[in-house]
Amino acid sequence: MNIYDVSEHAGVSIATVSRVLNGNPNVSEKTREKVLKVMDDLGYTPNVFARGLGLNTMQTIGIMCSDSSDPYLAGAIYYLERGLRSHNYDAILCCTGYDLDAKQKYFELLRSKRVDAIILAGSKFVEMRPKDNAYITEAASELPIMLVNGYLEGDNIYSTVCDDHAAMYGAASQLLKAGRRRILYLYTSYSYSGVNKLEGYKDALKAYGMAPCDELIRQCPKDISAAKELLVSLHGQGLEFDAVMTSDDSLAVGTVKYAHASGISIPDELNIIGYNNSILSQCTDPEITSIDSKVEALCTTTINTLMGVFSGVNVPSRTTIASDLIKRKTTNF
Amino acid sequence: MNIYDVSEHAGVSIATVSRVLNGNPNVSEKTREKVLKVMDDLGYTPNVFARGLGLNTMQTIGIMCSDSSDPYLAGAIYYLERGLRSHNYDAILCCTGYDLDAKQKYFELLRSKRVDAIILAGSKFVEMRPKDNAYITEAASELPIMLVNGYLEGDNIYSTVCDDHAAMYGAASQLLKAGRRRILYLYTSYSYSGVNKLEGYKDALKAYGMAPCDELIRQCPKDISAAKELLVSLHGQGLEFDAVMTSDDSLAVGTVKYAHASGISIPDELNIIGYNNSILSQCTDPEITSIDSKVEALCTTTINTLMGVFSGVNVPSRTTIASDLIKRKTTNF
DNA sequence: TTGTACGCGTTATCAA
DNA sequence: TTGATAACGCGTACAA
Repeated sequence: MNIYDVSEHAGVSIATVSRVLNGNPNVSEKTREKVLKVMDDLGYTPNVFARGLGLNTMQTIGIMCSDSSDPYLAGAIYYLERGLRSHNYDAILCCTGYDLDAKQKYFELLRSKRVDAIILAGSKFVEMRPKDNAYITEAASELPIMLVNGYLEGDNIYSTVCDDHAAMYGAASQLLKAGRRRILYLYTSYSYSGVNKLEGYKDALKAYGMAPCDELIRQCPKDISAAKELLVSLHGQGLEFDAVMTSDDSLAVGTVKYAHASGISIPDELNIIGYNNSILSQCTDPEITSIDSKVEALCTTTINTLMGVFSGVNVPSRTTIASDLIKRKTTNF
Repeated sequence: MNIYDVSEHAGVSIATVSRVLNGNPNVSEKTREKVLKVMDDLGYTPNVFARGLGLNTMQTIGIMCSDSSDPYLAGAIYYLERGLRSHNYDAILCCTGYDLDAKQKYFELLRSKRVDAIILAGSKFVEMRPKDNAYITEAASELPIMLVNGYLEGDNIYSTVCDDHAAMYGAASQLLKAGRRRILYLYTSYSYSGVNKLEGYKDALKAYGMAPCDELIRQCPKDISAAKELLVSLHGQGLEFDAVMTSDDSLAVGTVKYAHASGISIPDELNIIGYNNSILSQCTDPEITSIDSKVEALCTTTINTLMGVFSGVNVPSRTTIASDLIKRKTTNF
């Protein structure tokens, strides 16, 4: 069942069938109807491979993410896919894990599939050393690269980021204003957004005339019980803190559990602020105050930017979106 | 940059280049090396569209799910994508929502993309009325349809399901054995797995000589606070229950919050059992006993079955996987 | 072991 | 407004 069959049955040439197919106006209404009827009768569907070969595109975008089951990324993928589909693009998903070699391998794989663009979802795709990002900047000469919540400078590379620095700065400032003086910061990694969050935290302290101190800045795996255990251990060592901020809600959940286990009252003795405003922040008692990183806005902006790139419109290479602090019951300001 | 360029530079025919490309043994070692070197020098990558046109496949599988940000489905998508990629297949993701028309529309869309198979992830794709599933059974004559945690009878349709009935039956039986007599069941929908869970619950009661009673079987939106509010209201109306089982962990989280809000002690006064063993079940204090529906096993089995179908091996049209009860702190048996 | 020639199903150019 | 025909880049009989 192909365009020849249709043309034969309709008594026209394949060129006319193709024109009907693509809404070309240079077809008489009579012919158009005749062809459409034949298509319908025969149940004809154009072959996307042949079309792809001719046009050198299959309207497909590659989405890379480290782990699509992470609540934050799962949300991002959802919004990205819906956005792409509303513009008639397909999404090829690719979960890479965290290893640089693997990320690079999958990136090349997607390129070899001739996707029209690659979206890197999450802040785990920008490495500290510039040479480790060369594979991205080089590829950008051939197809647009979109970063969701990550920033990389380069031609044909577009970043949409959440203002993590401002978010952390603002939230930490509110804690300080409310009288908290020993704010422990728990982070998972030194990714693009990880660094920004940390700097926001530090800058808030400095603006308040306080020096950030290393013992209050701790790295921790992105895991509820790891966070809990770490805090229990720090508490046991005599470390004092009256507030905890985290780079991810899961660590904040761990903090709540630590407080429960240690008989520490929230928010009186301990304030907690999570990050991402994910469903996790609504699971605990008390519910967790969390910074909303605006995944949906991030993703729709990314898609809009990409469509702008495709249509040759001038688009910003970097868009920043403001985050919100969602106040719940682990803070009392 | 195509196969002709390579053949020219290497001084061989395109047939030979193609043979090298596809690992055909009928090429002298010398020629092979020469061709490979040219490919490398020229940075040649075969055009997947052209290949797809000739072979009528692009090694791509469509994955449909209602909502990829749901923790359970997000996990499923992760395992499915990884499994497919390990077999050199790409995954096109398609989030459909819950509307039948939309599901049907996207299904046809994927078919028109000529994917090699369609995976329906989650139990939301099998409708009660057989005629509403006709679009699936009919399509199955042209490509394999894989159901993850849903069952549909038909040629070329393969289902991998978790034994929800047995899981609910077993868990409810343990509650009964532990002395619980008023087990409230909270469910979200009458999907394939939803019905099985409900029957498992009822059958456990019957096996214990008790009649299931309607006032203890309640429908509730899949939402933490909706579950909490519902229980607060039922409690207010004087409904008595000493255990709650739910069809999803989110409802179990809501149940924990209800108990906290109402000063009811867990597990002494109230036992709670969730479903899916998702991260949500580890967020609360106490952590929630939950039925592990074995997403990973479900997904890898689905992929293995699909690969079996592709290679013409005889595979079961239905595979059942046993679930586990993960005991945590909301039960005391 | 290697090469020639055709088919795959479109889109697009050009002529009618 | 329509039609003939050449790309698009690959796989693969079949021939050599």
